Amino acid sequence: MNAIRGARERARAEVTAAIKDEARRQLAEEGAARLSLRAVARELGMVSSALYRYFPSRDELLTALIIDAYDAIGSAAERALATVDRERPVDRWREVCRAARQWALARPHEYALIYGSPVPGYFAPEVTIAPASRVGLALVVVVRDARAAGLLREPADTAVPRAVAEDADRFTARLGLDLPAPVTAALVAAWAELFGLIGFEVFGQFNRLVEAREEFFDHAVTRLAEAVGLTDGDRKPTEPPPVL
Amino acid sequence: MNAIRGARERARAEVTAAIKDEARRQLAEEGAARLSLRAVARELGMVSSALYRYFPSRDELLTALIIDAYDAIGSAAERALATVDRERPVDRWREVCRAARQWALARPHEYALIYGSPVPGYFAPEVTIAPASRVGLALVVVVRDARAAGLLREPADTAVPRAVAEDADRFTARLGLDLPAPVTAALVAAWAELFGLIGFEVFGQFNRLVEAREEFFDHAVTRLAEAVGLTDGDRKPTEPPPVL
DNA sequence: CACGGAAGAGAGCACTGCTCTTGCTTTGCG
DNA sequence: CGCAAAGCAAGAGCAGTGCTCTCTTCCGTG
Repeated sequence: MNAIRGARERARAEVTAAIKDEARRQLAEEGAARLSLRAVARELGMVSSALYRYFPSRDELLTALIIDAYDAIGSAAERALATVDRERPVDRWREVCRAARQWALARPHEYALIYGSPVPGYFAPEVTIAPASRVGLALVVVVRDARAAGLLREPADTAVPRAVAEDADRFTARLGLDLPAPVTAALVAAWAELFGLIGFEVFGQFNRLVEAREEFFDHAVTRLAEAVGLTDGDRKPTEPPPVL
Repeated sequence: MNAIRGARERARAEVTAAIKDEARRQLAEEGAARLSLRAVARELGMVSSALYRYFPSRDELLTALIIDAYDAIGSAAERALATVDRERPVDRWREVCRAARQWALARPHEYALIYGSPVPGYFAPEVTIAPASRVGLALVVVVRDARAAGLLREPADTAVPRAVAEDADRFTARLGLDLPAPVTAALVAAWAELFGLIGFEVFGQFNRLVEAREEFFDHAVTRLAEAVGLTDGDRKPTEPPPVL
């Protein structure tokens, strides 16, 4: 009976996926603002009202695409995490950053959907916050593993304001980690800053300014890694990375 | 005759301004996606077609708002620049960053318009690039003045990749400046990273993560200033800023 | 003062998201 | 095996959108 009922649900899942695929296609061509339910339905050979069996509104469709996008960039970051030995934190950090950047450059509209302005009437329903943090968590893992391997420079000098330290400790506690507050603060900042770099490149703010995009990005995120306190031990400093 | 012809043009300018004001109002309430020409016209007591005497299309209206927004945040940054003595580069840097953040937090939708996803069918007409760089230029000024005052730590150690150095030198040359390439690279990166911090806060990515927003921001941008090489000389390090 | 050009009004086109009602098909239980 | 129920698509229709075109008004200008 599960298989039979499954038949219907599978059909439903297929149509749902087809709708999302087509929507994603139109998204890539026109951008979120120009995405039209009717056009999606038309392309799929159905009538617009039929679409509402699958998505209660256009905004819900967008939300679904948003979650998918967060998951996609998140898993790209996680895959990158796995490709580099945990004993080389700076390289690993850089590779995670690169994965995020590559994903963004390949799908600027999807990137805009999740890290640009919230398109419809402001939502960000709870469902999105888990997928939204996956890239950040990948960065956390890099730092956590680095610390375990003794490759995290402890910033004895720089203190952080108390309120910031409290936030930092609350954050690490929630994750069951134990990181110095200055490191956590730098990590969160670096996370946001990473998306500043990516966003400026994707949205064209670097036009006629930065030509050597990839080199610039690699260099900048390497410095971010250093700011967090990562080090590759006594290996030759950092700069020349394995160009992928 | 100029004054007489001015009569008509002044009327025109007034209506144009009224349209932009009303559009900005609706923008603040509903967001760019929901901004409607007809609604603007309705509110102003005219018919929608009349609006086209002033703006050839909805997108052109948005472009006008974009330019205004760039100018507004730019001049906020420049004003901040003037409030701090040029002999205290770190404070000055922080104040410029704060001004940008304050502006953004007060007008999230306008901020989204310029630093979020490009709403309509991708433009960024040449006209926008000058106003768009004003905040960045304010940061450049901080660094330039710091160097003049001998308050810029020269990063002897960190080298930058050649392509990055070339971009950096081209940039400084165009501005008639003379900065070490690593500084310039760090400066451009910090500029992008600043808007990563602001964007994440405005767009809610820091929700349930960073509570002490202001302290966190101040701390992060102070570290950015250090990364660029700014120092306040032998004054007490940096942290406690004049809370504004 | 007469008039030309700018400004507004209105109708209308093609489109949008969304709702509601009407039938058809599939499904799972008695 | 048959039938009620549930799932689904279709179509018409509503209110709204951006934008165009035509017609009229009217005011600043020479």
